[in-house]
Amino acid sequence: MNHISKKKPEKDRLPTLLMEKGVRPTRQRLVLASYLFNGCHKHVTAEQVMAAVKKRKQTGVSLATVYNSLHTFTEAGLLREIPVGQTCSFFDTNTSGHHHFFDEVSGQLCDIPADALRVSGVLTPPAGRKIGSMDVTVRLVKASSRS
Amino acid sequence: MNHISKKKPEKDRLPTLLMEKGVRPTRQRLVLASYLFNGCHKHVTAEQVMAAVKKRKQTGVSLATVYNSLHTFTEAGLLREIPVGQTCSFFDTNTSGHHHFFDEVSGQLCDIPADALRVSGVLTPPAGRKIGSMDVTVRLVKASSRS
DNA sequence: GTGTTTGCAAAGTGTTTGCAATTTA
DNA sequence: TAAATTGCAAACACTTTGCAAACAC
Repeated sequence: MNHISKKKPEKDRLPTLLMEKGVRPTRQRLVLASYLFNGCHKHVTAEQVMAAVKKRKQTGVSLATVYNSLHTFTEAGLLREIPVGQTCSFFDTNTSGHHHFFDEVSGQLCDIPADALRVSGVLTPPAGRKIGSMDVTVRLVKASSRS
Repeated sequence: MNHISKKKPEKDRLPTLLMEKGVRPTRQRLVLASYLFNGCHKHVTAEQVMAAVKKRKQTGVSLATVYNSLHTFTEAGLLREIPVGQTCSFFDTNTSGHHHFFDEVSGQLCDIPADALRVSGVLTPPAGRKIGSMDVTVRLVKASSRS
């Protein structure tokens, strides 16, 4: 059989993805990457990642490593951290510019379609600073409650 | 002397302010209100409020009461809570719609002039939900560091 | 008086860290 | 083999809570 394929076999996709970003593809990081970067964008917290890993019976990844890896991936540009208040950190596998609804009832984050919201203006950061990121988070509450 | 004045004496301003919002003007809440609602808008954390109260030698307000009161004031519409990540909660004495720079270097929050940033679009919240609030937070980093 | 608020200290939550053992290049 | 990474448990920072005493109306 022709096992020298010109295309990367699927099994090499994730190690390659990490290496391209300068992230050493350790076993634990590959377990996390296989959940995070499976083609379906998601918003996750560290706890959710931990739970997902456990559900797939892929053991041997500690919570500390989940936190470390989420930050490593974020620094490498593979994830985007979404600030949602002091409850917990969300990480978004879609790193391109878009904004979010944060549903305070369910604790879930979901995308606002890019064309539904436009932010415009000319921002001048204070001296010695530059804009690191801009996030628009629209908080959702129960429809019955008063504003 | 005509001590029945038609205008509220200054000393009654804060008790009245709280009572109008249905917040019982206890001694501790008045101490906090005298710092928060002195006419100069500010962004504060619970620790900062605690420190300010101590500096004015107005003792007898515990940290737990600061937290309780900040939330009470927020529910009453006297403050606005600004979500800035999981570091700590900021409260803004300016409750009208405006947005913020969050300086990650100094940990300070500062206003973005209302006319410097325009958010437009037609947002349709998911079923059973309505928009509670919208926040734009622009994170500032050191000018030298890469994006 | 009666229900609300306070203060303390203890518990809680989400996250980070120190360091020896392990793994990767 | 040298440097990076992991896992555990302890440490952490910020916040909330339980409950008796104090207070506001």
